[in-house]
Amino acid sequence: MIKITFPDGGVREYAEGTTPLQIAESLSQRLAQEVIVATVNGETWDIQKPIKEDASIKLLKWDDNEGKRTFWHTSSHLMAEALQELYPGIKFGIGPSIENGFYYDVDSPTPITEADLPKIEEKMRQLAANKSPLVRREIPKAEALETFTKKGDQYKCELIRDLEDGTITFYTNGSFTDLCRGPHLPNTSPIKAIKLMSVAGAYWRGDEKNKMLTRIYGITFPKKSMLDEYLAMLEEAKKRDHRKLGKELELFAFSQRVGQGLPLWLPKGAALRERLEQFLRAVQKDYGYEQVITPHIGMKDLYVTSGHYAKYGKDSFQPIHTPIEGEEYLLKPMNCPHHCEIYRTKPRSYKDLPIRFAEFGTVYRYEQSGELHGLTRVRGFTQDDAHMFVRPDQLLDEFKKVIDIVLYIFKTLNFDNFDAQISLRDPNNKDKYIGSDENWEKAENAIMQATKEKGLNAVVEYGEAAFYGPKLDFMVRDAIGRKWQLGTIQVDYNLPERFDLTYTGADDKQHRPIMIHRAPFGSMERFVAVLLEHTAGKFPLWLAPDQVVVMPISEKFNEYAQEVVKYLNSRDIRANIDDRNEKIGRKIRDNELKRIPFLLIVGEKEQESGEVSVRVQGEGDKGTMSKEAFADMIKTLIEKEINKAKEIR
RNA sequence: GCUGUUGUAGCUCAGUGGUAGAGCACUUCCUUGGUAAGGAAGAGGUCACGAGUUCAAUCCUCGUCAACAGCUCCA
Repeated sequence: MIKITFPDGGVREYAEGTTPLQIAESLSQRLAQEVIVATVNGETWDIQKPIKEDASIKLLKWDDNEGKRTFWHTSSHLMAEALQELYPGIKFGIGPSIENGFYYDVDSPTPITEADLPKIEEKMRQLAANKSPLVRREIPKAEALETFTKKGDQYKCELIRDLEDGTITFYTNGSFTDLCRGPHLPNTSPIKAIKLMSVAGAYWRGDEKNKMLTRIYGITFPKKSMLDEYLAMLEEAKKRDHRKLGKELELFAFSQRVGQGLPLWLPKGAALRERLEQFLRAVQKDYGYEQVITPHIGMKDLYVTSGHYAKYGKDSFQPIHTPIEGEEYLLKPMNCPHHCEIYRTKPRSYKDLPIRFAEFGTVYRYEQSGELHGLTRVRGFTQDDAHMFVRPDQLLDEFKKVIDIVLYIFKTLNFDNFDAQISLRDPNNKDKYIGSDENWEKAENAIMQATKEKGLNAVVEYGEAAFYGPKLDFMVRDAIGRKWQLGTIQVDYNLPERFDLTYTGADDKQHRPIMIHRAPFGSMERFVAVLLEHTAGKFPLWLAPDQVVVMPISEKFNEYAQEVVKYLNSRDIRANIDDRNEKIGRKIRDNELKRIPFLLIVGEKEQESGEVSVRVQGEGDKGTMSKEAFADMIKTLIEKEINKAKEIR
């Protein structure tokens, strides 16, 4: 007999070799039907794999992440089986589960396109209905290699060769056998709803130099209704796409003639952005930042000095030439070198530090064409940049203050779901970075400590640091779950050295300041994009390009409506009139779709009483009030919105 | 940059080897209407750009540019 411990602390005895499925059956029939996978002593475990010794066990269902992952992993094997039957000679790369579904990378003798997906889905349905069991086998490495060599599957051979010597696990479902650690569903029958989403190219092993394989993405569910729900959710998300909303709400546009990735801010978008800038400027002023302005270009040598030219020069906008032979300028790809030069304009004392230079600095980077994406990835953008020059004893405190600013901004704008990420060097690839190990360690420790002291729950990612220093990044997701970096705070010991920045200490000796780079929004472009998707275009009142539209019932009341608009404008409320020759229902509809926060209807009644009839966006009729009371209400609401996170400061 | 898909009116999209169509938006007129689309008429397109095949190309072929999805990249 073996002792099995459950998560609630309960212990039961079972015969040696009992499987998790049998354990589930012993508890309840329902659980036995729902259990997908188990963990045994923390290790994931097929539910039909015997347990031979005392163990603690967790039975996982669809609702557990591990359950979904197993379900999708098995689904990828099912898809592989279908592909193998439909495309003889097809070779397989890897086929893991992902956040939403799974994929398989394949090298097919005949091309596979989106048009082929229904056919593959159909085959998967047939095969799933066969209830093929997933059979686990362990085979010595040499034998495994031989099998796949015979099959001519060079990708699997490559994977096997990289594995440690010994036995290797294989799973077989129907005619398909795959190198795989598992775990898997016991058989394919729970896979009821299948949708293959798309086909795309992906480099073998993620390396640009390797052959590009065809990656087929899919998702499956135990119930058809769950698939329908998922697809409906995706449809909803598409409606929030900032590229669509940006066009509809007339915020920004692109022009082929201006160039790829170079956004044009339309009047409403520009006004929105300016409001965000003013907001941040005010916060920064309170924190002792000083605004500076630097040119859009700089001598090539500036970036050679900073190290950026060596690292990114080849992949950038190429140097601008002047009438003078050999003179070269670069479009400014970042603001730090310019700010370093501002620091150098006069001798600095330890008493002057921290020095904080802020600039809404527009920079240009030649991003790969395939990377451009709406406003989230562009070639010309404006960073809400600032650089702090601090003494070592000030580093931690200053870093924490920046975290405060980021949190304050996120809270004010209702970004509740963000991930903090500490981006460190890739320890196996240190030559990608400049600077001494000692300084990197100091910088990394400062970030870790500040993050800890601020109680931020941050994940650590290796290999994500900038080439000159580690970062604390704030990541948020867009409408369809793609992650974007917004705020970033970086510690840098390198640029002060490269620019030979110094300050005079109390000891009358020259010391190096430490630099902090930071951008709470990240860039104005990306921030507006993500804000658009978060709010679905329903901006907070204080940011909304138009706050109020006054809609006269008929032409007879245009004059009164105009009077209301004037009054509201005089109270600094952004109000317009909709005096089109249309019925009131039409005006309501159109202005609702434009996401105007407040609609005021004025007709005979209102004109006589000097009132306005108020509609709130998405909520409908709220009755009438005097225009003064309405203006007061708007003012109070805005006040509340802006001050909601004041306690952080 | 790579793989694949796409490019027709301001927007969303149909369509054809014989130089184009709808709905919405726009203009004008009628209507002066009370809480999510009132009615009528009109104007608007070198069918992304360039080359080729053809008697004839928006449609077929090639190239370029751009957009979309994914990969790679992201100071």
